[in-house]
Amino acid sequence: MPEAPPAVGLAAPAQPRATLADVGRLAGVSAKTVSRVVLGSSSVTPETRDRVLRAARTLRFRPNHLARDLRYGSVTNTVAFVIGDLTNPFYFAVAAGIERELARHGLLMILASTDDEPESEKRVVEALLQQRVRALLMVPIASDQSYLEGERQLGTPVVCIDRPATNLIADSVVLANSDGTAEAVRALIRLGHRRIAFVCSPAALFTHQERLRGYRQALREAGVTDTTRWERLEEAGGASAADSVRDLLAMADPPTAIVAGNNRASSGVLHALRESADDVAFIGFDDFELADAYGISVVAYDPAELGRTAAQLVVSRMDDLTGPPRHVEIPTRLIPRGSGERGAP
Amino acid sequence: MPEAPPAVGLAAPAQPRATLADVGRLAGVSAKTVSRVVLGSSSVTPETRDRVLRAARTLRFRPNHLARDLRYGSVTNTVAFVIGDLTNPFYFAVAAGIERELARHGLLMILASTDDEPESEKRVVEALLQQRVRALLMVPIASDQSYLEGERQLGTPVVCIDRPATNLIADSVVLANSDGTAEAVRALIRLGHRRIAFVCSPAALFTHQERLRGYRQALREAGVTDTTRWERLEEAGGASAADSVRDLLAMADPPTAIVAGNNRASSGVLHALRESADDVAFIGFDDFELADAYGISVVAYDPAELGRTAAQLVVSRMDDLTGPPRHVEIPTRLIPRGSGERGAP
DNA sequence: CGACTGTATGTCATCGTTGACATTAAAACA
DNA sequence: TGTTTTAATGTCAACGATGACATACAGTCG
Repeated sequence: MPEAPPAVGLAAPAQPRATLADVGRLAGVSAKTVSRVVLGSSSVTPETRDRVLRAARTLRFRPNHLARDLRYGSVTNTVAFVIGDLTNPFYFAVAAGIERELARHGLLMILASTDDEPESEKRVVEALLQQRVRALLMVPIASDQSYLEGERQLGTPVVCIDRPATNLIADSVVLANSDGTAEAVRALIRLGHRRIAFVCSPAALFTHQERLRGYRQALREAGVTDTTRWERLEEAGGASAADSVRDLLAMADPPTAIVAGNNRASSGVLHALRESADDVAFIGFDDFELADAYGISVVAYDPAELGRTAAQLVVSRMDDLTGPPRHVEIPTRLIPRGSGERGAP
Repeated sequence: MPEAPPAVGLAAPAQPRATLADVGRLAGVSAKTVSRVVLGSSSVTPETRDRVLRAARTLRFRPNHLARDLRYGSVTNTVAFVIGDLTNPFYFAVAAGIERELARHGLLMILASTDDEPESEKRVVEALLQQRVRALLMVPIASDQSYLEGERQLGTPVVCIDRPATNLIADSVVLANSDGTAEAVRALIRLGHRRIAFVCSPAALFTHQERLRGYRQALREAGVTDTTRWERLEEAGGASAADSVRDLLAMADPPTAIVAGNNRASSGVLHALRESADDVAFIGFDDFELADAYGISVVAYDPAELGRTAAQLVVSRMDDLTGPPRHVEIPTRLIPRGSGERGAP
């Protein structure tokens, strides 16, 4: 039985793609000489170079990077970025930062998504590694990344973004989550607030917990120890952020301020607050479009910087695989725009 | 003179990467047999298969896709998406749609940016073609794409997004720009508005003009022929959308309604309107986060659908390069949320 | 003038994988 | 038992580019 061609069909091109040999034939030289011209290296007569370049132009020659990379030990100039949820604008901004930084080093970015399914993470990553990506940038979503340990030993740098890896030695870049919420809460406390709620939509466990930790710590500093009443951490399928807020406002002693744990929560909270007559202070985590126009105070940061930093880490790792893993924290800053500057009643 | 290795250095991996031959050696079979096992094809004894799989696992073998693709005529499973400005969330949503659709066909997406510099478009595209991308998706930004004609003839499908290509036969997917603004303007006219302004920040010429065309046409239908007084089309470096609005409101007969030509303009207009006491109706083009929370009416569409459609086009083109170019229009829809439903004074 | 230097070019092998074809051995059959 | 069939595996070449090495020829020098 003859073995089948690859599954995906492709209409045969009108003319075959030119190779070094084709160009050489037309220019009356060997493929190697053409290669020399293309690489711009060693000695070639100006006349020969001219003839070769003309032939290359005629045949629309383009060096085959696949072949070149294979020759060079299958080291490509492509870096993969694996995201969970592509529709989250946060990741896009991160991707933008990555792409820009990689481009400065002549590297390309492959974008792949796991569709927020932890089980597909390994599958997606494996597929990318078969493509011989030079390095791996990822937002870990599975509960374990130990499956990458072998690849790491084989020399593929791995940098985790937004959350650290689990059971894998890898560099990581995360936000100063805890400091971010702590700063927001402290600002509210300075304004006299004590009943401060924390609302967070389903978020990755790590960022979720870190932001909650900062919230609790800042309140503890102010002498408020029992914060659980004001915490609304929604699990998938639970109440929405908007419902949580309605619920909070209906309490006997409703919160005078609300901190949202991520942009999805902000959206829900703002929806609910606009329906209500109460004058509740609000600070969100994550900036969003027109937040300034509407005077919404937020804990912001630069997602592009997250990406850029991750890309820098990965590039430096390509040159030096040795040394302990590095963990970088991207600072956040509180942007006061009014909604978070209302004093306690 | 010995020729230099490629510019980018890479620390040598601790252990070399296993090949089919390595696995074969360990399993006591030839590389070809291992290949058969990996491809899951033709006849291999269960015992041999077992031995091979065990050896592969031991050596952490991973098929080298570079070599495979080279063998198969350098046809990769990677599609490139070239964007001008990565920081525009619009493109991200498009990219998300593309990635998702391509993944359904086992294809990967490389994302590359031209940083909104028309001159770099050709350079970026050429670099991608050397990577032997299977197809090209792009938001054209240069004033001419004829440099791709040769590549098209060589069998690389090209699909343009958001704007058609210039001097190149290629499929394209664009928004129903003209219909979108026309619908918005007609809605305002029905509410009694006649003095309707159109504000647009620097935008790509094509979408810009199309949206303006729809605006003019709808007004002409209502008998308003001289619209230039209400048109504020900003060139790069000119007045901001916010300034334009202040300017408009200072007129003797200020507009009673404003339509924004894109999301950047919306942002500027809303900033200016919030400062002013006037009760001006407003409809934006492009939806944005929390627009619903703030009751902003917009002409919306699904950017992901744009991407998905483009990906579908490109996939179908891979199977059949013949046939005339296809031009798909993604419909828009007016989402009334209040700001655009204020009657004329 | 012959040995030597250096420049321009060519030949060959290789990167890892897989079709085409060859070979081996066991099973099936006359 | 000898011949044919079939399954399992191996050998080889090729995809395109490029290092290592070889060759050819012009120019230089003692």
